[in-house]
Amino acid sequence: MSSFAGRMKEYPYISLDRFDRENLHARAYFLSHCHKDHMKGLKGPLLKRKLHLSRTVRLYCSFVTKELLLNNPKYAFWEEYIVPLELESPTQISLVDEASGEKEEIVVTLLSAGHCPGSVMFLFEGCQGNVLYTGDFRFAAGDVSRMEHLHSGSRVKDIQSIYLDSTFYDPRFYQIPTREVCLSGISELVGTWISQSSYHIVWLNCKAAYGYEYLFTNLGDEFNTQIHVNSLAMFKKIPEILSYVTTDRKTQIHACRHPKDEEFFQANRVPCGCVADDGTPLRIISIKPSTMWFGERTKKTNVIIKTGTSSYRACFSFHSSYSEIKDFLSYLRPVNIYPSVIPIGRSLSDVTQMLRLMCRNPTHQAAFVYKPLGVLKRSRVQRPTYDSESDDELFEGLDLVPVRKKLGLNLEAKTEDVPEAQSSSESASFPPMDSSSQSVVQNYFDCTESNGEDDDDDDDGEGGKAEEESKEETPTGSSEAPKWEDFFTAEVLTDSQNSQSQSCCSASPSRATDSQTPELFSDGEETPDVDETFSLTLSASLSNHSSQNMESHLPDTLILGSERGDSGVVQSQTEELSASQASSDFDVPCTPESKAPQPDVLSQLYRKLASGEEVVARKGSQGSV
DNA sequence: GCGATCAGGT
DNA sequence: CACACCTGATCGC
Repeated sequence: MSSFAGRMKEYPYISLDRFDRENLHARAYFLSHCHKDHMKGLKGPLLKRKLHLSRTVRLYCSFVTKELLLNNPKYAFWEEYIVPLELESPTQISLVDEASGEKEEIVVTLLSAGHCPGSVMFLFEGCQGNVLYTGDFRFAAGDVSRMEHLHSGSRVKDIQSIYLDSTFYDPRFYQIPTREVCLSGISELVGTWISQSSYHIVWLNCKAAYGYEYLFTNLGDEFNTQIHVNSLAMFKKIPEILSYVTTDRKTQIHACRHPKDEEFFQANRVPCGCVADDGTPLRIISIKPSTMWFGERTKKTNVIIKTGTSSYRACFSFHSSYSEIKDFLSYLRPVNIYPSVIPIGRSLSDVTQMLRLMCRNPTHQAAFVYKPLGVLKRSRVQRPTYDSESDDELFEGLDLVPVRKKLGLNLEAKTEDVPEAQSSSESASFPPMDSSSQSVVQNYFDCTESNGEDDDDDDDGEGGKAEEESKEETPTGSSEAPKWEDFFTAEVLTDSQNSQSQSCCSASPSRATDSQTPELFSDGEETPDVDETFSLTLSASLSNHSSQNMESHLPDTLILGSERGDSGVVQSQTEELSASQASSDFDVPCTPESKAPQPDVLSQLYRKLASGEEVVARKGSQGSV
């Protein structure tokens, strides 16, 4: 459940998904989706009165969210104050202080969030940089790389902060089967049952929330039927859903509800009855969508679990898993990440510390977590003490996965074991050379190297780079991956490239379209040699895997590098790590005159990696490429 | 009577 | 298997 207080540090004049307390003073409101925990205060009398007195305050959301919201009479008073926005259409909004007339401009872009019908993320671009508020979201690995508005040309935009749906940002929730896998499991069960006779009925025991509709549309398509629901009212202006639901109970798939669902569950009947119109008793199974998760090394597990003679649970998640969130963050590499949800059993500081490692400069804001100050070279293996069972998350931020993807290493053979490998086909869609994960690794060690010297210089190399952006390639695949949520919003797309070039702040006109410049190439920064970077990456990642004890009874699986015969033995990894550190921490000092690696040197290295050649630097063999 | 909040449930 | 929301009790206005 969202515990986001409603406001972002960068743009405090707007409120998102919270409408009470200080948010009553906002100059504009944003609603990411129509779930109650994101609508706190939205029907409050104080807010209602403010609206009546104001000439400029509006609520911005998607068209679908507007429809779902206004379907509830309690929110009907919002009608004249809602401004629905198309997806992927940058829109300039003036934030006006009605008392003083003072004004700030901001550009907002709605990005489909895959959480429920109408759900969006908000990308804000303005004087304080680019900020992404994710709302609640479910992205699969690789999805983020296809989002045009998070790119500028072929590069990822420079994101200052992400306000993140961190519901499952915890290694316990490492994998959640993909939407497609879950759907096919449910399809199979439903098909097996309802094909037996027309009196065989399936009841989808869905909770009272938007988000299950894609189940309805997909099952409806597959079995050429409609789904029985209590009411069509909320979908009356959303034809893509409306055509799949019915209030006629004479159908084999039901998602109807009743306050006493559980009694029906026990009595083995659907809320709308237990006999057909002709008096024949119905044969009913219930399927309860619920979140299932698996550890990092858990073998593929069934997405359907039988819980009784005629009841099942089916895997279903509205939110991204830990690995999906990591994929998302390691691609965008924001400067700051703020969690909007604290997973159960965690504290805010747990999550904040874990998220720091996914930031562009993980140690920068976390001096109290790790401050080497000249201690032993292997000190990075020391863990922060915030939690015992998963203290190895110190290395979570150094996952090799995006690098592997970008390099196109063949991991097909490991698909069963490695969740990320399912998306190895995504490799082509990462922008060329916008190696954000490499940058991060680079940054991480840059920072470590300069420990004790100067910690607050990480913002250079970012601000003034817009001009040198190359526009030769656009991100691939933006059109080839339709998502289910596209169903729910009209497809009126404006020319984003043009819209984006609008300047919204005279003080810093280019800021809004800045892209991340990989630190690997940034000017005036210490740049250790490339070979070292990769060896560090591999080592850290290996260490990460070996120390993940989600399934501690399992032997170390050879998730990484098994093709090359590397074993995941803790000892050897530790040695590699310390060897790398020996180099990175002290032996190779950072010199201002060290020069950036040349592109041809890099591509040589990439070729090596792609062909499986040894590039992991062994002890004492860390020469330059 | 209404709204906010909490506990407890699915 | 931890989402999102419902109901009911209690309190304050």
